[in-house]
Amino acid sequence: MALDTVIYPQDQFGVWGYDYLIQEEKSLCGFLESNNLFPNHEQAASVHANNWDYCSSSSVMQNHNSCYDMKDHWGTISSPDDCTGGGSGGGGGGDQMISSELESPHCNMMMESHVGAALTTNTVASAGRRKRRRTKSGKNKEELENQRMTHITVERNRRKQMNEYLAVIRSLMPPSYVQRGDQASIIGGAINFVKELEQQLQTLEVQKRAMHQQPNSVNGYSPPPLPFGEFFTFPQYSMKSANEVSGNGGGSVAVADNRPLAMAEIEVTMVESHANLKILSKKRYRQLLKIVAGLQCLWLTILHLNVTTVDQMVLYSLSVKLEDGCQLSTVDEIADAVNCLLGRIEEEAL
Amino acid sequence: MALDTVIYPQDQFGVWGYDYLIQEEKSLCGFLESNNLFPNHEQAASVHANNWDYCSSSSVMQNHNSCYDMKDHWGTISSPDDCTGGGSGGGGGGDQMISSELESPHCNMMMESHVGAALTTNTVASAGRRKRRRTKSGKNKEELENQRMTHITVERNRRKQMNEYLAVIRSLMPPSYVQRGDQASIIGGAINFVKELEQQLQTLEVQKRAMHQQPNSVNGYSPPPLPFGEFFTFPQYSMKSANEVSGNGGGSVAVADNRPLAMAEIEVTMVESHANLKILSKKRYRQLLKIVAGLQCLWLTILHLNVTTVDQMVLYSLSVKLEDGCQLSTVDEIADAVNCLLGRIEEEAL
DNA sequence: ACGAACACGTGTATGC
DNA sequence: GCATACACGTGTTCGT
Repeated sequence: MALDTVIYPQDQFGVWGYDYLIQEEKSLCGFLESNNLFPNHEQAASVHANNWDYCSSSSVMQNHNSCYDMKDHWGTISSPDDCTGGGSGGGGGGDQMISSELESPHCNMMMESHVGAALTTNTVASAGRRKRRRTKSGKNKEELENQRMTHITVERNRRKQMNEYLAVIRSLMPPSYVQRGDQASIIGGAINFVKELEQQLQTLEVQKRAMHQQPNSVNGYSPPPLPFGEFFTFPQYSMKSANEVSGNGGGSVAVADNRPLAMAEIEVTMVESHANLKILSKKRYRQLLKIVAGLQCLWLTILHLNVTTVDQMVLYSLSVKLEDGCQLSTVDEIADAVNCLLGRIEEEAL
Repeated sequence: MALDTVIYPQDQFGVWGYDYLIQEEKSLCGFLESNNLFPNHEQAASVHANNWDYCSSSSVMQNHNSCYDMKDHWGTISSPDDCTGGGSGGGGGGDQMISSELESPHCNMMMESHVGAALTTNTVASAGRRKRRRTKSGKNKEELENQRMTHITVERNRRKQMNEYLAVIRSLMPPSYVQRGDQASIIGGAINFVKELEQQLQTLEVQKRAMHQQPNSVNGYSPPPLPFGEFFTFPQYSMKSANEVSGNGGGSVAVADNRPLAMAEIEVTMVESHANLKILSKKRYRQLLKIVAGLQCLWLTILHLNVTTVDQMVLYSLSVKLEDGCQLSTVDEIADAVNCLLGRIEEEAL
């Protein structure tokens, strides 16, 4: 039923996750052991099976506890009586339950424990004072019980998802990073792994740059929260002076000045017929598409392009080749052209 | 003190991990030995004060804790002593707690709720017999209470550690990977990030290699039929697919026969709503432009894009986000769409 | 009100 | 035993 169906749309890691299966296998064992207690558990298990492993493959899943919990619970639904009132008490209604125990010695059990899960339901729960609630709670009772179940299910899914992600990320790194299978260590290992990867990346880039003599555009997004701080050295256009553009969310900037307004942080460097462009602008609708098209119109062929999105800002760093028919010859001309292009994009995006 | 110190030995991120050292100085000081020595829980309570504030430095916060925190929440205060007896009930000794509650009206609160799921056993509740256990339990009671507290503390530390790791790994990636602060999404984002980093690494290495071998480009990368031979692992589409379908063990390539002609080497991987595309095709007129446009039409937003040109081949490696209206949901569907898109581009380029 | 996400204390399995 | 780690159901809190 709807309750247990999984909410998370995405999951789906398909391929990986094999190690996770191991875990489940274990639980399977547990499940089997406990079986004998429940003659009919199998159907319950099968029923729940679909919803719990939403993501496909896995099959067995979950431990026995949950299985029979559910079963019990569902079984009990038929007779919802009052017991829930006492047991579910949980949140705001905690008081009620307390009182109940005070007065009625036999109502005791609930407490117990367990109320927990579904069992509490069957425990009788005393009658006492709460009758006035009766009227209202009578309807709410199962209502409430229902939403408790959804709560449980949701929570269960959350955990499951978590584990799947962990399994995935674990499968992505070399096992040396995970020594203990512990889930904290997994993400601890992931931390190391990421750091290692970034370091390697940096190394390679430096090598390449050294090799190439000329600074290149391909640097990945860097870890610092504001990666773009040192990214520009001498931009032809800078937002610093013209903050209002981004500030007010872009009014009519069109052709206000004879001196064109900076649409973005733009820096162009050139060597022979190759140019490097760095453009930091805010996200605009279809901007990338239009930039690519616009550059092509300017007889600039894109050799290398890197797009990095951070929040509402996008950093395009690209290296282009000035084709034979290109009218532009200096960095300033190119910067002007790009700024103008961005201006048109802004206009059209309004 | 020992109780709260963090137990996890592994953390230690070696070289990089300097930041963690800050958090709890994991005193190796014999945690085990000392803890059970506690005569009574009050010390324990004081102890807990420090460890509970998980968020770094800070100190005090949550003082009310101790075992009676529950009480505080619910406002149902009562003399703490007896309630502990009841509350601890937990594990095997669940019975005790039951009895205690029966007798002492004011100790009420704890009860409930949690006791956890499994204890079905006690539900029975009958009152009678449990008191004589006293003699034995009398000693064990606080003993047991004590170790319950350590359990709680340990568990609390576990969670805390988890969160710290999550915070760390989150701080390592660009915020675009974490849209929701949700802890599942964090590690989901980490998955994407790791994949992206690896991809970039591969790209750079390939570039470097190509750069090195520039002179003899003809047979330079000829050993593999395709220049970026090792770049793809399980491509949905492959240029050599005609004969080699079986070659790449591919569960995913299964339906290769009735599948449209491969326009390029295409590999799609997916996590949540993020997909990584690798496309290796020959250069075609305006191809990049059309790819960008085409993806936008498919409700795929380009988050990261990397273009590498080698000779007459181009490698696009991009990470895209599936927007809400996107019809595509599986890697195969995306691969199909991309292949189809390339087909149209090829047509138009003729 | 309602849902989504967490923190909590507990039960329980696994390893020494 | 006892330490560790996970799953569970629940309470609570925070956006909407």
